[in-house]
Amino acid sequence: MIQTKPRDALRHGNLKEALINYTLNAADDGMLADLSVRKAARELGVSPGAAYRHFPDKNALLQCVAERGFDSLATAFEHTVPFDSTAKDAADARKRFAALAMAYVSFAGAHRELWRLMFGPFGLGPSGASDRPSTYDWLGKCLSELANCDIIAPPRPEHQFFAWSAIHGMSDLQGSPALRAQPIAASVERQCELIICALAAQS
Amino acid sequence: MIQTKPRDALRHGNLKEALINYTLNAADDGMLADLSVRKAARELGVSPGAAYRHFPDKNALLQCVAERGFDSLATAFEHTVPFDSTAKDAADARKRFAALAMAYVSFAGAHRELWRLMFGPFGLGPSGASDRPSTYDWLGKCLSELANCDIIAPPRPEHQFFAWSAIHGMSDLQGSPALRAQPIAASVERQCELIICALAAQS
DNA sequence: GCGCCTTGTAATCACTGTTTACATAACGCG
DNA sequence: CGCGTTATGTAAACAGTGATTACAAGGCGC
Repeated sequence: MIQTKPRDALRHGNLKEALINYTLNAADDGMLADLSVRKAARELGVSPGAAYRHFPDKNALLQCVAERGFDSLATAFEHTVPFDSTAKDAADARKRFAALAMAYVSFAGAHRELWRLMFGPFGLGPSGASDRPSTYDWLGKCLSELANCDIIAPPRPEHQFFAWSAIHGMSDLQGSPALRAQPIAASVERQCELIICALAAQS
Repeated sequence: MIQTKPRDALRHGNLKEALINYTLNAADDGMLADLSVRKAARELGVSPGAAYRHFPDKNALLQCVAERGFDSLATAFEHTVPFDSTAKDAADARKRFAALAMAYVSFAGAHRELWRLMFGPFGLGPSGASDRPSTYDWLGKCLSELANCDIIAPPRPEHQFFAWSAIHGMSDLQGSPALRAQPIAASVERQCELIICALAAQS
């Protein structure tokens, strides 16, 4: 999808980025399992060995793609939850928390295979190893806001972990046969209220 | 580890089970990525093609192993949470709920790679496709017990999903760098209390 | 004993990840 | 401008893989 300025026919210009994008697209098409360095190179009109100028091995490519996943997630957060407002509006704080959760769950649902890569064996854990704020950081901001509105007590690490767990669990479990009837989008908000209830009871 | 009666040297006796056990052991050793049908066959003293008499392809073997995972999990539940008591003791109900969560989290932590297989792309979802009661079922029992003790309201599906999400999230996120200092075992109980708090507030 | 089905073997195919020795473009610098 | 160095690519090769095929031999019921 995303074309990265192939400034030259020979010397391909930007093979590294092309490989990453190819892999990202494969993941979005649910074809990650079938990914092969050779096929990727072939389809990019390049010899197999060329890929190894940019990645020491296949896993390095996958790991790099996983990092891109965390970058995308961070971008999704930025677009969804603007944090420039300093207003102490309770309804706003709740909405922002729900929006954060929704962004997380949506990303997991929309990029299932990339998601598994991000938290899989190459799993930077969810810190993302990125220079951008992680999910944990964003969550901290949201909870602090809720605390500022006196909806919950000032969040402690275990509370932050609790909220994260609940949201992460939803992300993983969505689409599971046991919940076939439940529309996730509508229920995320409801689940967020439950999380807030739990934290509110901890005064 | 687990030897399955090789009742014969020739005709190997029980190749299918041997392959499954080999794969289970590989998963517990964190070597699932390196699993190869050929190597497995070789190490079991059998030709590569023999394996394909028992599984149509490699994925079928992995899927079968994933099912074994759900079986093990069910067994863990049975050993940890005896449900023959009909006593309406509130403390007992809480303990059982915590024990269920602990069994879930422990299993995920002890069999990391098998866990990912179970919820991965071959992911029977968590229904397990088994004839034994699933996590969702066990969770339902626990919540009903809590309701019987008037600790929470009679659980609705979204509450069951909420509890499951929180527990599943913990399982996945444990060992993540962001929580490096937190000892999971000690905090599971605490998190369970938070879940109960949330459901208790829904009267 | 005689078929038949199950389970194994041996050989083979296309394909993969990865390394190597070799080419060639691009770029800095005198 | 020319020249050497570095970044990037090619071609060929190696070992190992998933999977299929034709064939053999053990075990079973009749």
